[in-house]
Amino acid sequence: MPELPEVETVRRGLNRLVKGATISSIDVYWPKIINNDVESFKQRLAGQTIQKVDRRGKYLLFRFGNGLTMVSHLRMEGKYNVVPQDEGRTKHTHVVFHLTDDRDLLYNDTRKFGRMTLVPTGEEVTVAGLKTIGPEPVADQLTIAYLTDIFAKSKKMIKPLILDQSKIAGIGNIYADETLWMSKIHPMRPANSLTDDEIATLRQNIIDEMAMAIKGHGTTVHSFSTAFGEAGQFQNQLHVYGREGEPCERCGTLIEKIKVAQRGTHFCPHEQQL
DNA sequence: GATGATGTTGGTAA
DNA sequence: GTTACCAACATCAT
Repeated sequence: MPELPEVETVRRGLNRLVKGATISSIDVYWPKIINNDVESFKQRLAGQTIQKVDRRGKYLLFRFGNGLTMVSHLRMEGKYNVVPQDEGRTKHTHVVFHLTDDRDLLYNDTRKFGRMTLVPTGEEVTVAGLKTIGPEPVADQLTIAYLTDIFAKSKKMIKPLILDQSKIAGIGNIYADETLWMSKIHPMRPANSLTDDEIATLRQNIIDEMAMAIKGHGTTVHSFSTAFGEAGQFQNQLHVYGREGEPCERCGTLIEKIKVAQRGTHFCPHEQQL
């Protein structure tokens, strides 16, 4: 469940369900998910209490009482689940955090792309990906001045630029297509060709879309079971993503799907022109 | 059965 | 600094 709104939904679910819970022990079935030495990871977290879970971009930050932070990235398919002790595990359960209250916090990940890194709190910035992460897509951090500056300096296509986590935190493939459609900007437009009006529009659509998607508990594409029983609702509000061949809601032109920088890209060829 | 695509990121090479 | 390609994996659609 990757993009920012989905990660935020997971963060809220974790705070609701396991804030204050204490880890008794950890089982790791796929060691590559843990970036630390696995034995040290288990040992340092045993007996620790989850004080709260924060988020930066698409990264979850589990805060523990002993000055440790576990950075967790779900990548494509990572999911957390809270279950009664020794229940609910599947062949895709790769890490089990046993809690002292007779529940288990499960980490499930069909493709095993997700990663966890344990670092001293305050040193999250040393974790790959957090070192260079850009501003959060909220009004006071993603300023017009900032966007104007980075766009003006780049000839890159606008879609891969807004997907670049070091430029803006949290946008993924779905919301990149959605916000560009809302802003009537072709995904292959060079960033430095955007007008001031287009920049302002795109910025506002990014900020609004993220907030709206969080309200809808994120987008569930591969449907199935979402952690915490919070199946995302936002897939019902997508305008172009997954709508290849369907009429554009604004002009009726059929939505096209192309490849841009190796990613599937949906857009309206009538309203989003180069 | 084979092929290609999938909500991501990081490393490498040109 | 860029871009392109690949790798990490499993599942689903064609």
